[in-house]
Amino acid sequence: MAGMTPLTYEILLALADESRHGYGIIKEIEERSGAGAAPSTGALYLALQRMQTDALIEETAAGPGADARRKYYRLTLKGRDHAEAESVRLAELVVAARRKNLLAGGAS
Amino acid sequence: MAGMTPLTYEILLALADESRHGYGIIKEIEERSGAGAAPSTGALYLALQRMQTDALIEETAAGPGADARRKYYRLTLKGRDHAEAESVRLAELVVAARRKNLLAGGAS
DNA sequence: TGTCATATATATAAATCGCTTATATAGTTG
DNA sequence: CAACTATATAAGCGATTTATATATATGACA
Repeated sequence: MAGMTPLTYEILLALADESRHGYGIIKEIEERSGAGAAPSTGALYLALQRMQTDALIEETAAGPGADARRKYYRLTLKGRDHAEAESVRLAELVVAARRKNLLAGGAS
Repeated sequence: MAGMTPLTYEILLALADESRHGYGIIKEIEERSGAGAAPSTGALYLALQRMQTDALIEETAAGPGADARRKYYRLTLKGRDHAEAESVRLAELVVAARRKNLLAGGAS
């Protein structure tokens, strides 16, 4: 079926506007989509490792005075490309859903 | 992380406008998203079984003169509810993606 | 008319991959 | 000192991939 996993996309989306550390990514997803939508820590840290191996994200230096435990990540160019492509794919899905009357906002 | 699998959503979407049989669902996804996006038969038929068990879809009588091999499915009310809810969730993701400049169409 | 390749159609098994759940560890804040 | 912040790993499970099996229908071509 191709395509990244939903968790991978959520992480790319969380990192699209600014660098964040793992726990901060969880919090961003919670704020955006509700507490129930947030991934478990187990899933998140495994996904971060996998995505780093796949060169979608990279570690970045922490700002001065930052919590020493934190590891900050940002998108690579490849990661941004993948995020954009997946966003387009999802936008097309939403268009199809609207066309099939699965969304309130009318038929167009 | 909650939520249905991407394949489950594709199937719900394919059945949203009309009843289809398994192979027809694959063809609908191919037309809508390109040949590369279509699921393997293995994934599809297993997903159909699972979704029937979960009462998201149900078998429906084939029309007269239809290929006897075909098994037609349609959405249940529950299936439609799930499809609508997931469509809303995806539409919100797309809004967030646009806000974070992952989609060409401008910042709004 | 026959027959051959391709498309249609459903199904199952083994292996792999990613998420859930559980657990561990430890520093920080109120 | 409890709750929150923060990262990490292991066992188990569920879903997809890949491969395989089976069989009918269709279209081309000789």
